[in-house]
Amino acid sequence: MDKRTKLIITAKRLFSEHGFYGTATARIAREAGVSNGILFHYFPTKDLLIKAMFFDVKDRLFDYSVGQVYKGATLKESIYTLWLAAVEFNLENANDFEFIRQFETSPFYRTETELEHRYVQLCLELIDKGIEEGQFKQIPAMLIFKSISAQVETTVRFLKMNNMVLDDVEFTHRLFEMAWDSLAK
Amino acid sequence: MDKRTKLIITAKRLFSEHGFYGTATARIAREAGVSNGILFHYFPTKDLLIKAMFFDVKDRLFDYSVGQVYKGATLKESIYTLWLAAVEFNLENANDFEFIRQFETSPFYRTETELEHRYVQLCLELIDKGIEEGQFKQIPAMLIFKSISAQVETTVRFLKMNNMVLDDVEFTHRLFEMAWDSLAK
Amino acid sequence: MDKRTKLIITAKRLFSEHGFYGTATARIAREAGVSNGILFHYFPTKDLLIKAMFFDVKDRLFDYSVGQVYKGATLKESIYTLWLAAVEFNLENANDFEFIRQFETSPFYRTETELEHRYVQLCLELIDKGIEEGQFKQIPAMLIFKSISAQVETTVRFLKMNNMVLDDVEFTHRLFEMAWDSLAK
Amino acid sequence: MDKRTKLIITAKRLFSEHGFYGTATARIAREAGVSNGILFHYFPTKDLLIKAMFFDVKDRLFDYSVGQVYKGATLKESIYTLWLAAVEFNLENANDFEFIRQFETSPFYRTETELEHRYVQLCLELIDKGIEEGQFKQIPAMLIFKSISAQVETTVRFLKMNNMVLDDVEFTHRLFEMAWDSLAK
DNA sequence: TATGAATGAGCGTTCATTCAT
DNA sequence: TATGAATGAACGCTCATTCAT
Repeated sequence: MDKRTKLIITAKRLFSEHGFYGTATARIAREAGVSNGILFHYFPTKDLLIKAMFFDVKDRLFDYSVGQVYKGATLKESIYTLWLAAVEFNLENANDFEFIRQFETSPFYRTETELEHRYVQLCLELIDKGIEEGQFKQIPAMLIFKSISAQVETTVRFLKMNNMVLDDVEFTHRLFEMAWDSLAK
Repeated sequence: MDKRTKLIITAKRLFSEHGFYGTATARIAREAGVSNGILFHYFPTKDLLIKAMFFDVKDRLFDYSVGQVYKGATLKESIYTLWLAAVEFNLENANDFEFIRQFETSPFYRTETELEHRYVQLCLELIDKGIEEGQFKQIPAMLIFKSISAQVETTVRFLKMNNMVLDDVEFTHRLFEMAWDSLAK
Repeated sequence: MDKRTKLIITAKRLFSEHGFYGTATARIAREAGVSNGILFHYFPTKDLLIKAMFFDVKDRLFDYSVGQVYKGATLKESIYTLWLAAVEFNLENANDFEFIRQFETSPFYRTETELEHRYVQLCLELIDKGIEEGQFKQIPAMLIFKSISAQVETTVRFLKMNNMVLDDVEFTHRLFEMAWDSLAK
Repeated sequence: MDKRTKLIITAKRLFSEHGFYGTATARIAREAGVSNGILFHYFPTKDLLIKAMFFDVKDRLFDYSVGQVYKGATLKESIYTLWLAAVEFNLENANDFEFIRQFETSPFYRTETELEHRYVQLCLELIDKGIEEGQFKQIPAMLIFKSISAQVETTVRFLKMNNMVLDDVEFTHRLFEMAWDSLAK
């Protein structure tokens, strides 16, 4: 594995365990098995490392979930697929989940940053379509997106807190309906 | 105003602007107009200052909202009252809002901490009643509470992002229905 | 007990356990059960507190030991009495012992300080007489005094380290002979 | 000279002049002509710096004195050589002398620490032999060692106090006899 | 690319001392 | 005498970042 990747993986683990400010760059390098200085070759500042990691997570979430939405699906089916994929991804990648939670409440986070990402754009397009077709409440698309995201986060947090996995289809559906009902007309 | 209060208010403002780690204790004291050392007279460590502030906010939210719930109200009315009070409180107290968001994604936060607070207990009792009476979905009360809280947060964040206030009753209702629908049967 | 005495006793215990710099004045006051400020009423600075304690110990050592030297005693008997009294005093007053040890290696200690004390003067007179009478080696009296003092300290430290007391007269004598031999002709 | 050595030398001078607690780490670095931070690169804490210095002094004392003891020497000659070497070393290295005095009355010092050092072991072996051969009094070897050490310290302190050096062989011998007599049968 | 020693500003905290009451 | 809140300089230590190699 190349050093840049080693750094990202190690940083994510440490950030998720100890937070951005509880994790010294020197420690990231040490636990990644590389030298102190090389971190700043790949990421000129700690802030840029953090931002690079944000896009890394969003990219992987995009790759993981978008392929699962099939063409002929209904709107609800598509949203369900994306919702489920997001929950699964966060459950399986605990460090990514924690990292994103922290990132979004940190001063690094700017809304514009997120808007630019194709994952968000894909979701917004889907929601816009749903609003036009009258399937969703008359509420700004961005609010609906944020609301579902928040519910994904809440769900994941709850499942983790109780050491649960998504093996019960019945229960999974009920969780999704909760999110769906909040935005469907 | 006594120095302890000055410190709490100043700390909340600075924390909400620059984060816990972006705010030096020396700066809090300076901007509060008190000496460096007195901060540690009232709050032996920075961590304890942060935790004390958490309970300060929860106390004030409790005082603000609980009085508004009147006796004869239906369950939905009570939940609406609490939901609205929470949104209003967070809109009116921007620093408290930002502070709590940061606190809950920080290592200071422990779920048990929150459970002990009477505000949370009050909400859980109400939700439990709703579940027993069959008005809510068959989902753990804590998950419902967390879900509504997340939606309150999302709502507040959205309103602030768009410089909106809750003066349009129609729109306010629509926002609440979104939360309500997600948990009502 | 008056507050001044309480402070001295508490300070001695804390100094002997944690050292001068490991003991905050605020802690001395707290554990003595008096207010923070009153300490500085009796002892304007921490340094003066420490110096006052030094004289307190020397005074008590003087009172304890001098009375035991009887008039008609030979030089060796008198020295033995003083030596034994010093060892006993230090064994019985562990805090005083530790305090003095620290004091004498600290920047507070000035030789002149000690010279002024009647206990030291008494000892020096005795030694001077021994030198004049030819019972002691031709070595400066102050050196002899310091040498015996060092051996008292070493003896006490050794007895404490091995949890011993001076109940074996035979052994006690052997210890004293060690000191005596080092200075007798 | 490398920075680690510069730090040790400067620290020893400052500690001997102003004590451990009267010497700020920042000052050590400044006067050593290195940066503040590098001190903690070599010595993670001030305590470890102090402990490292203790072993540095003991090592140098060992190197200085042991080579002077020649094979065929009698016990008394060997002890004399070590005694003289120790006195000389302490006279010539005033900062080492002061440092050790402070260290041994500080909370850093633990008896076990010292026992492990080869210098101490060498001395104890010699004393043990003297006891077996009946040349020394029937007193624990460790007590004899501590006693001689205390007399070395007393002697050095006395010589320094009076601005004397060991140029008078006659006087030097008399000083040694004082120590020797205290332990010889 | 890569190392790791080196920098130095900054931080949380301590504590002797002062002062209003 | 007595209190204890208040002061503020100082300290040990951290850490993002730089730089010589």
